[in-house]
Amino acid sequence: MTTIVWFRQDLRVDDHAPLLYAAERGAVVPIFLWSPEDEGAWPVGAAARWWLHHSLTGLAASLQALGSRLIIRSGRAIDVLPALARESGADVIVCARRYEPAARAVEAALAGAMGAAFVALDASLLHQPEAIRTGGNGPYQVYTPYARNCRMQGGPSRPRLAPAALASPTRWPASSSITSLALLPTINWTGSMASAWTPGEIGARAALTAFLDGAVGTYAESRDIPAAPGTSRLSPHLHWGEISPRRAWHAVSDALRRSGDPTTKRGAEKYLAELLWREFAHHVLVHFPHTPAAPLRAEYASFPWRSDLEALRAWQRGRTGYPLVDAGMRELWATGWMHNRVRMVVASFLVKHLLIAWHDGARWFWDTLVDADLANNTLGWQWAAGCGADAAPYFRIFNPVLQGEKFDPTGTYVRRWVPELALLPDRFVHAPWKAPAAVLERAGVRLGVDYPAPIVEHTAARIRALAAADQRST
DNA sequence: TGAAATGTTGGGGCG
DNA sequence: ACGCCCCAACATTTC
Repeated sequence: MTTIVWFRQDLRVDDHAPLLYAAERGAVVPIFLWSPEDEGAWPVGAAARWWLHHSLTGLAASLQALGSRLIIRSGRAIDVLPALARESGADVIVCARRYEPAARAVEAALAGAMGAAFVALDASLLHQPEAIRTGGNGPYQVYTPYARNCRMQGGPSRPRLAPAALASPTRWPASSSITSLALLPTINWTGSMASAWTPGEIGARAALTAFLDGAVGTYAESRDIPAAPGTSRLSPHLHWGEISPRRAWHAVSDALRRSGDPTTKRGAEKYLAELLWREFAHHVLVHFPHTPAAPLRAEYASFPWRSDLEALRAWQRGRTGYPLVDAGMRELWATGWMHNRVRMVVASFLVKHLLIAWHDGARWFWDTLVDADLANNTLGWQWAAGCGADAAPYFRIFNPVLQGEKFDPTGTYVRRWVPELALLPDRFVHAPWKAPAAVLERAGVRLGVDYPAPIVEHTAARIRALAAADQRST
């Protein structure tokens, strides 16, 4: 019996339920389908396409090592998969479930339209969105009780190894090349991304190992310091399913159990809580599928967002005049990733200081993040804007100067990404406009020439944001 | 996983 | 010795 394994956002062979399912049945035809038409309003963004290209290359190599190969096709699933099943003599198509509205619609359509049986397995989350319910049998909208409920279910089952080998079908269907999908940008702006990342399953395991050997020990504190290598940097690997959340969960909770050091225990515990934020985001997306386009809290539907293309552009390019914000936006542009603490600050700045709609921020992140994930991106932006699940209240407005002084006290992060400010002394590096003329001159900074003056004044912007929130509630 | 404004307390300077 | 004021430090309230 021949089974098609349709790889989607689960680009690994380790702990991969569909692959194990297929290997048990007999011959396996692994396929990746490039189908931007199936993604609705959210086709894979530019930075993520770069990642995908390399991840597919890695997956093809992993499958080859198991005696198999990766078939590449493009087109809508509903058009390609049934034909491919006929072509390869497969009687079952199996995949890992996805949770985005467009992806779920594709699954629903396939379930009714296939000549072959269509099976979607749970392989990308620790807890199925439908399995976690409030006392009233509804979905959660607040993280803490959601996470408590997850923890009460007990830990996820142990991850499973990849099959030792995969049997080939009697005839292999034709395949395109990965290159023919044209995922890489035509202009080579991805050099700095290549030096920051190793996409693919091997890179994912290396990142996990490095985290366990290093940052997890101080994660509870260093995760907030953007200049430090204090985070796991697993987000793109998790998004693309190059590592299963079960694998990460068990590796970290084993480290927690083995360690006698309370700091390490706290760090590991904190990381598990972060994995549950990812679960929570998917839970919310499944139960409130309108949220990528509209606020969860209906009263925000009429929020008086400003349209200001010039300000949006300054934010995107890292030229707001607020060093921490600009450093974050430049890190994003250069590496396809931004430290989470800084994501909160830049998001708050866009929606509160500039009063630009969170959708514009979500869209920019979608195109520039290698870990762009509809569930996480939507939750994060609605959190920042105050209109989502467990959201920051309207009055919680980050002061980018204070955040810089608190979490980047020596300005290391700012100097790394905003080199024109590198020579400023620590006490002015987060607020160059406060520096005396002589200090600016010595540092080689002409405000408005080498580095922009602030595009909004903090106190005035804060008052304006509070007033706008008032207008919403009346 | 906020920041600013306002309130309270207590030590020290000083008449 | 005592009361008054100032203000830093901390706590609470407000947005």
